[in-house]
Amino acid sequence: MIDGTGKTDPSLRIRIVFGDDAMLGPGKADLLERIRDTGSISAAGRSMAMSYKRAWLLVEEMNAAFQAPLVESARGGAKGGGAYLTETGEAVLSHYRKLETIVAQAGAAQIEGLLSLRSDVSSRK
Amino acid sequence: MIDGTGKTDPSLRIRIVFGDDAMLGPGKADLLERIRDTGSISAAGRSMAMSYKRAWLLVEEMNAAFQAPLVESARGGAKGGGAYLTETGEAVLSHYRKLETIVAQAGAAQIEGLLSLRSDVSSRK
DNA sequence: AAAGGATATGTTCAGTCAAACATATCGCAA
DNA sequence: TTGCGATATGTTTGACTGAACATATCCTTT
Repeated sequence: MIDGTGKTDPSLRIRIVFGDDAMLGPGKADLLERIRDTGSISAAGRSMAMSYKRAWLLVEEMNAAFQAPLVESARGGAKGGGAYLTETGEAVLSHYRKLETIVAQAGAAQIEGLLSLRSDVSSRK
Repeated sequence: MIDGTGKTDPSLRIRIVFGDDAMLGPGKADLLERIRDTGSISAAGRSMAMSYKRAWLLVEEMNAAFQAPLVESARGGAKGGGAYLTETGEAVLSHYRKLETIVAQAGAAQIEGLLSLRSDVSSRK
């Protein structure tokens, strides 16, 4: 647990792999969500202990992976600039979150079956 | 795509994360399956372009992550040695594969929703 | 007893990837 | 017109990872 968010990492992580190297996983989804909440790429990055450079890079990747950019940003202005999710960005985030919940529910039995075979039972939440 | 198996990489990859650093994903599941099929860690590794060292390391991790080892092995003998899946190993592999299919089906709609927003439509299968 | 094939491990080396550091630009507000 | 805060990128450094290389051990077969 590196980040100070106290967020309990889900036992099941899903990643959608597109064609060649583009993919969408928990990291980018979280970043997307935080950009929506903070209105800033750098603030979003800070909130998850991620450098602006890296956050911006991930945004660039995501924007390139879809037909329309997920995040649009502006420089300068009153507060220096900012960023927000486009319609496409909102849709992608929404789909991913819904996929997470659906998948977690549908796979609950198998996951439980795997966890019951695990060691270190004391650390189970 | 590095391996010569011609296996189509699934668009949805799932990974179960246990407590601290132990986790189970597509790589270890494949390795497990190939060990079961070949009866050998080294043969399994070779079949997926993985060094014996690495394959053995992954096996060790898996064995440590569960209450009972998933793979048992023997040195020497007629064919030099070999390895096979234990009951626990079979169970883990079975659970993981079933989880994959269940999850793929349950999430189909959301995945389709995401893919429809993707660029590079020509590469869709 | 010598060979062979696979398990079992240690060590070294190179490539990759993220962190860190460094600027540059933008546009409003004071 | 100067400052601020955020976007936008380039460069360098360091850590981690896997590849490659090197042995050692085991036990059946010949």
